[in-house]
Amino acid sequence: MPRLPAISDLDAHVGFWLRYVSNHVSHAFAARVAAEGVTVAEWVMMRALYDRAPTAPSRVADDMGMTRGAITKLADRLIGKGLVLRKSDARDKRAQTLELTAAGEEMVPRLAALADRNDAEFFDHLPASEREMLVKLLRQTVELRKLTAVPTE
Amino acid sequence: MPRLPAISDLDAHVGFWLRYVSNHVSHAFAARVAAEGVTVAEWVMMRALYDRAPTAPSRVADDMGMTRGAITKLADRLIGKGLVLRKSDARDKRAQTLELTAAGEEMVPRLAALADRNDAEFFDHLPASEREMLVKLLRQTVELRKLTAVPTE
DNA sequence: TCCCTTTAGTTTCCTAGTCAACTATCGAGG
DNA sequence: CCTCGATAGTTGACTAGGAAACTAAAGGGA
Repeated sequence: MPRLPAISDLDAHVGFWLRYVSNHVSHAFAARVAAEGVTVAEWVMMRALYDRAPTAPSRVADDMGMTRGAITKLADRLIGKGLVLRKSDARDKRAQTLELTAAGEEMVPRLAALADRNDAEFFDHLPASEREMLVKLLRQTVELRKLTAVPTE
Repeated sequence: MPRLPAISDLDAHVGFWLRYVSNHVSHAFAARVAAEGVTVAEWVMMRALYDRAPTAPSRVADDMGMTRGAITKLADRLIGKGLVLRKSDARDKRAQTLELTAAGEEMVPRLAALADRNDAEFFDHLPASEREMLVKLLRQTVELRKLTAVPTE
């Protein structure tokens, strides 16, 4: 007779496996983009600014699911690297916009290729139908559970 | 004719959806366990110590995919809360063990119930067959890609 | 027996977030 | 107009983790 109540195993949870795989994928991707001198969060911000008109930091914060404070600092880092430009709005002196510099624009496609390659490395082994099933189930969950504006974390 | 090269959308990647859902699940779970006064990492360590003989910190580090430095600090916090006990080995004076206190043991089943409920909240909507498919595909990826010892992150 | 390497854990420094307080500006109502 | 609440962004205090230097102890040769 066991001394302690039996409880469910960690790996009985769907969430466990999601986090497990997700962490590996993110970690591997972080290593790839590090070779280009940027972090994952920096990539996500650059991706959010690519091919868009100059965008308010608050908008970027919502898109990325991060606080405005974090966006301030993240933008500071990218500005320091010469990849992003911060302009203040002439009309509304509180407001600003962020946009990619030429160097930033030039880097994004390279990073996007790394993202493609990283995803392929992990999920190429699945036949397209299963890969689509996986994404379908996750999308379904997002819609049903009304998941929005997640922190990148 | 577009000024910039077209690149793939973020949400074209399986990894994007994994991270997206995983972050939501973890975040919701963090809120639940916070009500019991612990963090997710603290829960994972307590779970790792539950129903086990006193365990070396280095072993816990491997199990949790965290560095030993992080385990030292995490254990310090749990010891501070009276949930974990650190003992030093009499034979090998370098070595130590961690184990749950009675209070810690008593808390784990409550936290496990929260974990069960959290997972159910997110994935109950899927019929069992689809939930199993999801986990099967993730397990497959773990095995094929030899994913081990991930950081909790 | 006395190194010398290996192992266990700790500590320090650094990074990247959150949260909440703060500053500056806007704009609507009286 | 003028004030006062709302909004935009910044800042500072704090947290949790990683990396690498560090301390102490173990244990295997020569």
